[in-house]
Amino acid sequence: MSRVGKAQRTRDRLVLAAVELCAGEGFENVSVGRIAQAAGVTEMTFYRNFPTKESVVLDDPFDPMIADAVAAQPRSLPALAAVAAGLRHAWAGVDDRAAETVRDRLRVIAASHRLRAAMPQSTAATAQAIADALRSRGVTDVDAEIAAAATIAALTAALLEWAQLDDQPLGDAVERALGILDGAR
Amino acid sequence: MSRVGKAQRTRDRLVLAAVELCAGEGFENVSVGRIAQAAGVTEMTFYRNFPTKESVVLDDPFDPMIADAVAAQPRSLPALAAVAAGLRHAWAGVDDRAAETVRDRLRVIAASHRLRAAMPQSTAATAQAIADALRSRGVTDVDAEIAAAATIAALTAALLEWAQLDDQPLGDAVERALGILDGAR
DNA sequence: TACAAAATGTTAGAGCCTAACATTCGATGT
DNA sequence: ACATCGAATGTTAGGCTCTAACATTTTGTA
Repeated sequence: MSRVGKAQRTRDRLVLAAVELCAGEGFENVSVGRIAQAAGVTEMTFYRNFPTKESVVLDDPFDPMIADAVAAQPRSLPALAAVAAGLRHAWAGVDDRAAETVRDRLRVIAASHRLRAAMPQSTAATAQAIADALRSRGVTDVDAEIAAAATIAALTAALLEWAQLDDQPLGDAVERALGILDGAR
Repeated sequence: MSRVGKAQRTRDRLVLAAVELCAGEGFENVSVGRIAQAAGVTEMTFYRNFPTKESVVLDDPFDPMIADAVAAQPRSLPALAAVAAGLRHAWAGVDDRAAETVRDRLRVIAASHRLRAAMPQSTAATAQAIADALRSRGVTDVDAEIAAAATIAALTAALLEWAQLDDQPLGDAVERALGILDGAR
């Protein structure tokens, strides 16, 4: 009796198979059928676990974590400082082992046109949380949306660059993105 | 003897039919076959003019214009000021008639999950031009990518918001995005 | 063991997109 | 006007993504 359900294990096998296959052959050259087969299930089961082919690679367990961390910052902080603090805190909690997994996924994403284009969709929840954090500190609706979008875009760009390098601390990528937004001219 | 070729007219009819149909029924509920039929051609002809279903709505004639305007700014300007000036100059050249068309397209985009997610792909050229402009003014490679991504994201978010409103000058949306980036600390 | 729920499989089909080949249309020179 | 050559479009065929409805197996638990 395993502590995780059967569904969770199937899900994990699908992600593992997908990243492995795509790292070798590229996302567009690997069909859902092959990913499912490599994971020992049917194409149908794949789509019961992931809404789209992209999502098996894009789905990031850390995104909601980031959203929570940003939302949890004290109300006393200025708007953008709260966002920065939340991002730093969230990424500080990612250990080296997990960072390696993140990097594998980001490399597959960076190599695929379609996946890069689909990234905003997967970070929508984080963007929403950032926008909320800004709004609750007095930033107007529209400005909050714009600032949140810019923050996420900077973070995404920094992480994609980071994934291409070796032996670079994950924190550096985050700091670089925050530095740009913080007034890097 | 029309001044534009037959292919260009077919292309225009496809865009017109696509925006019209999608405005009424939503992007996901309109098939490529129906768009083609409404334009009086075959599905095959659609794909000879546009690489994907998304591109018929996303394809923006102003994107390269913006890229040129940013690249054309004098080298003497500071990096981010050059980007801002380029963006202002480009959008100032869009007349009311054209702005209306832009808005129709943006409304269709704003209403569709898939189209919003696919936007970065369509603005890649503009992002590249902005990154180049920054690089040629001494910003390092990675920082240029990040700043460009943030700029485009802010601009896109502002334009999508603008499209939802009525009788708002297009310039206001641009100014709002630039304002965020210009004093974001 | 027996049962209910969860997980997976099967089948069918619409829609996106590509490739190879055939056909029609349109601009150009005479 | 006419012929011609290339551009534009149509036809057919097929693989891939994704959904829906229904059947089957597996799992956890009484």
